[in-house]
Amino acid sequence: MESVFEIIAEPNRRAILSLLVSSQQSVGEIERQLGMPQPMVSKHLRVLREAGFVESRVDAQRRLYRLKPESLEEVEAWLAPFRRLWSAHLDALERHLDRMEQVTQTKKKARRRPRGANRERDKGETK
Amino acid sequence: MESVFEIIAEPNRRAILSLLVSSQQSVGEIERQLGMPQPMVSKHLRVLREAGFVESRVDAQRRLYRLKPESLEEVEAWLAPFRRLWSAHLDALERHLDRMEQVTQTKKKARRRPRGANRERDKGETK
DNA sequence: CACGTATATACTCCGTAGAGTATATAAAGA
DNA sequence: TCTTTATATACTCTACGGAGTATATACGTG
Repeated sequence: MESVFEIIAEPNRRAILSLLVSSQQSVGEIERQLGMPQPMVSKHLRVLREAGFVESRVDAQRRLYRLKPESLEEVEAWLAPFRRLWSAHLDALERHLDRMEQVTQTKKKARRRPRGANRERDKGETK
Repeated sequence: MESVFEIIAEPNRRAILSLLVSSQQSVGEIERQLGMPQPMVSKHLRVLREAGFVESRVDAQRRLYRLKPESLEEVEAWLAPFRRLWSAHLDALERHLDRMEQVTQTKKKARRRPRGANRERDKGETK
């Protein structure tokens, strides 16, 4: 249960994480929303906690769990090299669609979006 | 071995995928670069192929494997909701650093980077 | 203090994924 | 055609993770 990737490989854990995106939740709330037996929830939460994905706050009898989003940056980082590949793919598609558009309605005031702007690719080495 | 996440949970498979980012590779090349027994490589490649992460081309006795980057878009998509969370986190950090910078060397010609530009956040609903 | 609620932990069972090894297939080359 | 190279597949072994169940702990409340 070392790596970040193994942690998020488990569907229930992903579900829990997704639940916590909106707001912090108690164990019971997670239990109900996911229809999962309580010990399961606690177990997965333990894994998530020890891996640094969540942290818990004590509120009387219950524990409120909240997300630690930084934990997912490792996944993001690993993904980066691939992203530029599929964005190239998408760019090709978009260029195609743009040409289609040009042909169809030849009179166009402005591009829907400035060419190449807003692209992950542009991020580059800022540092 | 259903989900995308289980596929990339395996370290060797991630290694293979990362290898294929630069260019297509034969089984033997992968074997050498990763120092992994050949049957392992073939096995993992099979998993990756059946999951749509790679595809193979026949070249005489060898098979050249190349990446199908679109396969990772599902991960990207799942990650999206979290990204905006940690980008908020990073923005806070950056604002802090910028203030530090202002204080330290009060005479600055230009920001190293236009405030708020180049951020995933800006992508928004283009469609 | 006794009881109900909320959560954590301990323990067993079982499936399955990955390692390892041996073998099959296929193509090239002598 | 026999051999070598390149890759795939079959099979066994084992560990480990997740489900399930039972139990412990902790805190409120009467």
